[in-house]
Amino acid sequence: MSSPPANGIRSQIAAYVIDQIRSGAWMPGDRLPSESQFMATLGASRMTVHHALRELTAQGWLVRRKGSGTYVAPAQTYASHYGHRDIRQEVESSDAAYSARVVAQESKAAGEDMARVFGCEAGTPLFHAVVVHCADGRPVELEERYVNPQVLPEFPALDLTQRTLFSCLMLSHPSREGVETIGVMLCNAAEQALLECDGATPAMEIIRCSWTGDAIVTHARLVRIGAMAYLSGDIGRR
Amino acid sequence: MSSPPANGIRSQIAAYVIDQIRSGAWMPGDRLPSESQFMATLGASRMTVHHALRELTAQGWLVRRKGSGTYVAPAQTYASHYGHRDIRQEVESSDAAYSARVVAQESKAAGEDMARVFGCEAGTPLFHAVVVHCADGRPVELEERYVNPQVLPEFPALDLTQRTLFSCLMLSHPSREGVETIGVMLCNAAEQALLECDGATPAMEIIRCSWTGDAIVTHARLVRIGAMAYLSGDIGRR
DNA sequence: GCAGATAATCTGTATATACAGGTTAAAAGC
DNA sequence: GCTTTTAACCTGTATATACAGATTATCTGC
Repeated sequence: MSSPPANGIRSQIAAYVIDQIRSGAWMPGDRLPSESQFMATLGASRMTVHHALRELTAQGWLVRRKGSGTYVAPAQTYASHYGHRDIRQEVESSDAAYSARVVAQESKAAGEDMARVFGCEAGTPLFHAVVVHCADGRPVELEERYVNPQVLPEFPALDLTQRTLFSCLMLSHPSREGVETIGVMLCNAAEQALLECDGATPAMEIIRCSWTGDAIVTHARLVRIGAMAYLSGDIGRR
Repeated sequence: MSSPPANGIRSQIAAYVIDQIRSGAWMPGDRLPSESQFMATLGASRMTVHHALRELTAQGWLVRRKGSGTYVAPAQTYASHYGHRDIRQEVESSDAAYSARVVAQESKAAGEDMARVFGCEAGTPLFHAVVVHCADGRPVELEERYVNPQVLPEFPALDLTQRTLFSCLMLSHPSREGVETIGVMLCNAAEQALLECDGATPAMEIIRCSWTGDAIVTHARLVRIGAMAYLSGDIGRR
């Protein structure tokens, strides 16, 4: 998409850099080789390298600092177009005390739906967590998440009351793509019990699936109620 | 934001082009002067012009076609990060028949809230519309919108059953910025009557305010129910 | 009048040079 | 050992040339 022709030295350099970032070889904040190093390695002139890197900077892949070097840009829109990121940060930014209750944290065989999502066979073990996030002790979000075991092998040892799965995945796989669906719903009995609400409480349902390159990283279903059941952000990139 | 330094010929060219687009002097699809013309007009070398235009292309402002010319890019993210655009198109894309009921289409004095939004004094006349959008005759979205009279003077004559205000505003002011808030809610009595639903139906509330340059274009409150009460889209720009 | 060949126009790419200016690490001085 | 100066390094900018390739309008010939 980014470079359909893919011919030309400049496009090749750009494609190479993007590949390195997509694969995770170069992480946000990492320093890239200098223009001179690229020049020597690839046999292209400095200006050609310069233009390639400059274009990637304009597209948001890189950050360049005069006198210092070229760096992989921090992942910004990793969670959503809207400002919601780590639920813990969201809760705490509203001057409420964050707490979490871990309902489940286990290895679970993929059902047919998750097998489709993760592109594996039904029965393949996936990591599975159910966490209730609370603000000042009151439940505000129910998180049910499946995680690819290969991308987060330390999953079983994580203390999910202290650190959200979201933040753990952000550290290990900061830049990834995904799809997100937002809807409204009413809670069923199980959800009512966990969120301590009744069946008339309107809730926001966020289903998010993200991946890096070709590996599905995680699939999450978030049910938000009360003050957390809204999203806000800028629209239009101009 | 785009060019804080603003010094340098290249930045000046870029700033000039962006200004022309922002102000509406150059509309999406319009053809820009050629590199040679810029060169002659601004006294810069062709490569300098070339790099400036190329950068704006990478940032999504322009589209360039070899052998043809440089054009203002079509506005893409004008409505939301998610795919929802014209409600009529959304309804029809789900193979349903679109219809609309115009509840109000008038000039209305700004209350204190809208005066704050539009940056005018309370009492200033604004265009005001309330429209119920239906899919196969069943209400799916309630739209209450205020429009700046200066940006859409033909408002009173519009047939809102045939053409949505959204599409009208898109034609006259295609590229604009804005803020959007999405939440969940339950309908009050008036909304229940218009949407033909009960008070237990969960609804999605979308409040959107957009502007061009420094003039507020429109403020809309959309209440969606049923199949329209969800949004879906890609996340992550990488 | 219409179709095809031709020329003009315009962007794409690669490369070269020259200098400006910020950053960083090494070297010199105390 | 610590501070200060210096030099090396790196990106930013502007400009020039040369050629490739696509598009569009013009001109020619039938």
